[in-house]
Amino acid sequence: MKEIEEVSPFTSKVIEIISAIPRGRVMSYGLIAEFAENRRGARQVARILHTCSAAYDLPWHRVVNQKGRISLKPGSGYERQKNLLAGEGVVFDRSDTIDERFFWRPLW
DNA sequence: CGTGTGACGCGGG
DNA sequence: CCCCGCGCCACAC
Repeated sequence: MKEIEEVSPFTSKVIEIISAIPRGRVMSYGLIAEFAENRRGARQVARILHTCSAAYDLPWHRVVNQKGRISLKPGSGYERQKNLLAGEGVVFDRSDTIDERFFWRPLW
């Protein structure tokens, strides 16, 4: 028998929001936390992403930091995330930053 | 219990 | 634009 994982309301909202990010668009950890009604929860969003991406099949690569840069370090995911985003048409400028226009906001 | 640790964010220099 | 410091907060030990 498989146990059903209990997730907090915040976690379930975060999962719902991330799942809704369209192809070719991105959201920041902080923005996701804000829409999930926990403005201070950016770091929690990061942790949720780290632990639930596989189980919930989340488009984890569509989440970057507020500056529009990938937070993963080279050698541990950075290249993979960048390739996935580039494959969806997301553009990185010379300083490895994604322009504001690629950011997406839920319609509520 | 206290202490350290980030897939963060923001303001300053 | 880069680099720091500080605030934040769930979690591992």
